Amino acid sequence: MPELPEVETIARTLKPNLVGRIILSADLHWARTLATPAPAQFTKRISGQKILDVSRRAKYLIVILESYSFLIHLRMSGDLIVRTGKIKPEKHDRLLLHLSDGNHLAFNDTRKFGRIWLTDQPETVLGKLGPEPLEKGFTPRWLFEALHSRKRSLKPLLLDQTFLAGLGNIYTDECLHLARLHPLAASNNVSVEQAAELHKAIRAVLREGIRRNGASIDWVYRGGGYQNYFRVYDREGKPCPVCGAPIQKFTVGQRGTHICPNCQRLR
DNA sequence: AGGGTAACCCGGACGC
DNA sequence: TGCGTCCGGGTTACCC
Repeated sequence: MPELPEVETIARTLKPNLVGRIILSADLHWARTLATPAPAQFTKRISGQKILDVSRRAKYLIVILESYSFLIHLRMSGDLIVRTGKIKPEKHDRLLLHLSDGNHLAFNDTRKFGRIWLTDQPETVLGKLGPEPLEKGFTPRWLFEALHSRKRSLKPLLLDQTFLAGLGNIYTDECLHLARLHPLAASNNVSVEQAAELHKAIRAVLREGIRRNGASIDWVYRGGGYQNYFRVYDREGKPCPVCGAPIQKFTVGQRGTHICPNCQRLR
């Protein structure tokens, strides 16, 4: 499933389709899919509301209605699909929004990992997120100082969405390899030069992910081709693209972690 | 503050 | 073929 780049792509793709008003909402598997509010109140609250805009913050899609917003997190198995004409729910559809122009927006999520919030206070969900790595405020200087304001291993810190928003497990491994940094290196030991390398690597990896429409690492999602260009992720035992040493896999904070033991040295 | 761990979820991969 | 087990993605909760 895609991480951040795909979310951006989907938002862009959906936007022209999401016109008109929500005329009816059908809820499926409600308790697992939507955090708030209760189902009985839901249709009443959003029925007739116009979709004003679709945007993105970190890994969250934001569908702005007149007086509420949907916050949608696809996690790894979630998908948003626009269907046309007379339809009935398909397997793994968790939520269907019926729109006044005849389109239907389906939230389909095989593994029920996705989450949707309907809220008039998006900040309660989005408020604690760190900066966007592709926006102006994310500079080498900021990164250096942020790394030194904490005392953590690099990988768990990069995965922390309150530190920096948008990197998932795959892209973190790719970034660290490109920057030649070990996932367990202490954040406060990174030099100015290394922070600049990491900054450059984060942007390069995310941009390439976007360009290739994300990675199809699971049968659930088959869109992007970035998996064909992984440097280390899911390449245990295969040669490092830089030096040829076999890629090693181990666990960091419960996450599968891939490095080149030659390029990414600890200390 | 940082880390470690469990939980959520389920289809696919793997071993027998 | 069938069954059991493990896996993994992102996030939160909770404990030390």
